[in-house]
Amino acid sequence: MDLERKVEEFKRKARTLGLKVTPQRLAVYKAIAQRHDHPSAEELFEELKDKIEGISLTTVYRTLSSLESVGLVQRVPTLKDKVRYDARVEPHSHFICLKCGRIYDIDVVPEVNRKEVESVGEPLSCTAICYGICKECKGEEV
Amino acid sequence: MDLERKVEEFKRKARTLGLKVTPQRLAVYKAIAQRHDHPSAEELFEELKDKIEGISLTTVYRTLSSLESVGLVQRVPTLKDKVRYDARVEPHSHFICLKCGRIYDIDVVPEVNRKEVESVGEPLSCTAICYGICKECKGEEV
DNA sequence: AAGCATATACAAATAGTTTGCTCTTAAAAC
DNA sequence: GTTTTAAGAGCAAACTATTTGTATATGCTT
Repeated sequence: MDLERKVEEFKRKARTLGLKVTPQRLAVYKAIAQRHDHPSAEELFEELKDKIEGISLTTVYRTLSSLESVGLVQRVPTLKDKVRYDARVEPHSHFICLKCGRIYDIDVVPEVNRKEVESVGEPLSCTAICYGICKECKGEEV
Repeated sequence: MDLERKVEEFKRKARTLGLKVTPQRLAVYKAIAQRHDHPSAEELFEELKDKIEGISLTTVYRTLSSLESVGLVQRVPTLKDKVRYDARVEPHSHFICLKCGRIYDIDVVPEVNRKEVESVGEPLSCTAICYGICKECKGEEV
C-alpha cells in the first residue's frame, strides 16, 4: 500500500475514532509509515523537529500513544528499555541483529502448536522474532 | 532440571568464565531460576532486599548484565520500556497477555519460512510471541 | 594465608517517558 | 463562513529505568 493511500486511510480512521487530524499527528504518522526501522519516539522527534515547526517530544509521545490505542500503529517487541513503533499493523515478524541491534521486517507468520498456546490463554495473534547477524554486519566482518 | 542442579551448573560455569560467585550473584540467580514470570531488575531487588543483607539495586543490574553476557540468563522481548530476564535459556516462546501484561512461557518453537529469514541475515535462533488474553484474565471477565 | 583482580554499595548522573497546566486549534454546529 | 468547545499542543517539571564513578570489600588463585 502506498503512502498516499495509507495517509488517507489514516485521516479517515482517525476522525471516525474521534482523533483530530492535526499537522503534528499527520507528520508523525507519515514519518513512521515511510520508515521500516521501527523508530522510537525520540528518533521520530529528531527527524521531525527541523521539518515541522511546532512539534515537541511530548507531542510525539502522546501521538504514538493515541495512534496505538486505535490500532494505527503498534509497538514492536524488543530486548531494550526503549519503546519502538511500527506503522505496519498487518501480521508479520521481525529479525533482530545481535550485533547492531537493528530490527528488520520479515514476511513470515509463525506456525505454532495451538494446543500448547491455548493451555495459557486465548491467542489473538502470533509473531516470530529471529535473532541472528544481519547481512549488513556480515559484510563488515570480512 | 531442578534448582539444585541449576545452581551447581551456575557456579561451575560462572567460575569457568571468570565470574566470581558472590552471595549476591547466587541470590539473584536462584531468585530468577525459581520464578517463571520473567522479572525485571527492580522486581528481583524487591524480592531480595529483605532476604539478603547487603544487596543493592545497582548490584542486581550489574549481576543481570554479567550473567547475560555469559549466557546464564537472557532477556525476554517485551513491548514495555523495561528489561525483563529469564533464567531459562533453552529455546521456548512467550505468551503476552494484552490485558494484564503478564508474560507466560510456552513450549513452542515456531516454524518459519527459512528463505524469507535468510533474505535479511543469518538466523541463530527463533522464538514466537503470542498475544492474547490469559486464563487468569478470562476468569475475571465473568 | 596473602595478593590482586573483580565485585559491591552508595550517590549521583543519564535516558526514557509521563503528567499538570495553560494556551491553541480542528471540526462540529450553526 | 463564524462560533463554540472539546481535544490537542507546548513547556517545564516529575517520574521511572538504568548506568556510571569511586572508595571499600571480598572471592579465589597461588
